[in-house]
Amino acid sequence: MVNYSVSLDNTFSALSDPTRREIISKLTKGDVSIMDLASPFEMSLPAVSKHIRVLEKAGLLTRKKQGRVQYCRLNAKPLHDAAKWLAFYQQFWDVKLDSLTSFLAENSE
Amino acid sequence: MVNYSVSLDNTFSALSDPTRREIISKLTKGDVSIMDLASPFEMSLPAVSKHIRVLEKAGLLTRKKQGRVQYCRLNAKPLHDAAKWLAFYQQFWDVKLDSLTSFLAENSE
DNA sequence: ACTATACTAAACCAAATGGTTAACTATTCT
DNA sequence: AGAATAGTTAACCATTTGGTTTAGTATAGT
Repeated sequence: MVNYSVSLDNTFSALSDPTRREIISKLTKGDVSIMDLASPFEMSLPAVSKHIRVLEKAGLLTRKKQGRVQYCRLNAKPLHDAAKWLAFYQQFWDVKLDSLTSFLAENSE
Repeated sequence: MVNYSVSLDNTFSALSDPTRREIISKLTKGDVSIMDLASPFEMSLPAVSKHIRVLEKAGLLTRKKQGRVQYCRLNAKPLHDAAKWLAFYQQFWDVKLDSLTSFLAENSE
């Protein structure tokens, strides 16, 4: 059983590395083997293996072993949680638009 | 002039620490001095000062000096960028709901 | 002029991060 | 049985991170 109750700390930390974000991106095409995940990167296989481990511990992917091949699958739940945290701040990046809207509302008589 | 063209790396990395997320949360109430930001935390003032520096380098806040007091202001733009990155993956955390929807659509004749 | 306030800077430390190479294990192919 | 494939593990390294304490600077109050 895998621990999915991971924290925002782990999620944001996992997302802070471009290699890991690219791995996540690749997993949108479906299940991908570790070899196929690793091949486009310049770094060594153990390095990619470590990144996958980080993503796994952050609950962002799961593995399934078939023979000697391990397939990784995206689990987007932590991404949802991160998005929910960010969504609260939408009111602050919308501020400029909001003030334009209210300006127009007040002056459109 | 401050460099606002910061990366997702910096944004997600800044967000991975709970102290920094709490600082961001406090800044939603308006401009806050560094002393007022620091007082609720157990850690030393220099520690908080470092966190604020990290947030500043990530473009998440700006400072304004008034006398000996420095006021911090939230800049939510990087949060928006992070949210946009995450938004793409919405289709994957919505998958279960989607498959329920399509199941119902296919069987509601 | 002195003292308190609101910080920053510097030096230090332990732990975590992101990479390497070399060696190992498990499975599959010939 | 032997060789190739698909990885993981371990040992190592340099850098970054998150904290500390001590000292310094700039402003404000008395």
